[in-house]
Amino acid sequence: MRPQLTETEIADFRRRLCDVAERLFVEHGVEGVTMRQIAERLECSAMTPYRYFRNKNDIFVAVRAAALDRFSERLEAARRTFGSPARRGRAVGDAYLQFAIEEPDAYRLIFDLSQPEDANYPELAAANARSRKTMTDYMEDLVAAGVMDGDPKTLGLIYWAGTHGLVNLF
Amino acid sequence: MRPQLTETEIADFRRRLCDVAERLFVEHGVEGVTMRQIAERLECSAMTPYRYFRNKNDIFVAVRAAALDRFSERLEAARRTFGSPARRGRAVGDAYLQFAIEEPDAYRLIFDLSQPEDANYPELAAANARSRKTMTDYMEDLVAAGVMDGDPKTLGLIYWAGTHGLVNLF
DNA sequence: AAAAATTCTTTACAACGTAAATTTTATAAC
DNA sequence: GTTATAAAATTTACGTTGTAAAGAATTTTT
Repeated sequence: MRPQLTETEIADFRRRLCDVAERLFVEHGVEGVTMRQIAERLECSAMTPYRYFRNKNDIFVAVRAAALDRFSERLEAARRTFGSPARRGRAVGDAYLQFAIEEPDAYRLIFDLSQPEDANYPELAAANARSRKTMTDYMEDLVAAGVMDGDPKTLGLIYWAGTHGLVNLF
Repeated sequence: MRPQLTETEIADFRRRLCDVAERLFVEHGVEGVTMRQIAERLECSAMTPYRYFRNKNDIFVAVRAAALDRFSERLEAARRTFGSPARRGRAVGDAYLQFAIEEPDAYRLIFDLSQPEDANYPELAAANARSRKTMTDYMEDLVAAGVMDGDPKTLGLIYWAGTHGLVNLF
């Protein structure tokens, strides 16, 4: 009988699909993209994606989680920078803003308010926790180094909330 | 011949429709609400709303603008409070948070990222400008009163961005 | 070569937003 | 009171959507 798809085959197709879908989502909004469009760009039938994702929303969640991971990677890379805690903290902040400016669409995809369904998607929740962690971790360095004073969690929260608010509102 | 709808008739129906629509949007998300549902609650046919709004998106925009105006009213009311500039500023801040906490759905409706189409809707742009104004105006009081120092616009911006970021992220 | 399981495609369907056609309704003219 | 009228409201109809179900194609094992 025909062999089942291997893990890597599935992973490859999913990745390809997510790439295509993200471009389309960014270009036309999630609503403005149809399964048939995605399928066309993948040169498969409209139903093939359903072999790899349960439905359209699951595709959106996967795209969002992937973008969130990219974001996290940038932050983590900045945190691996050399220099004083203050300098590294600055690097992380810069990375945040840089991402928001360079990939505003991905940023929107990530922080879009109207999708508070993370709870139902462990994948998304994990990606979220990851970015949240880096976003506040570096404050601990600053506090440990005596550059700042106070509860690192609270400080990180306030700082990042401010950054997020700025990016959102303007 | 049958008389044309008066201004007030139109305004009344629109208001009624927006009330119904907001409840539904909040409950099921904009996508999860159909024109037929709205019509059913209004006890009219599915096409009647089209006499009062161009399309579904225009309804959403109207609902959003109305929510934004309610938000503005709360801020403006807080600003009319008695007391020192500092106390009044605090009142405006409290009003902001109170609104976000009491009506999280309306808040989401207002600040939803994925709808940056204000430019095409003067009504929305105006409502936005109104809330933006109150959100920063009170900083001018504080600076004028010598409580704070710096450019009021910038200070207000930073303060509100922080608040918005907090509400969004947590 | 035949069987069988799995993938992929085709077909089909209910639900959506809304355009077009139709019916109802409230006035003005007779 | 009837009729003519035009606006409002409804009914019908259409193209698209997400996706279920049925069918065809494909690649292995026997």
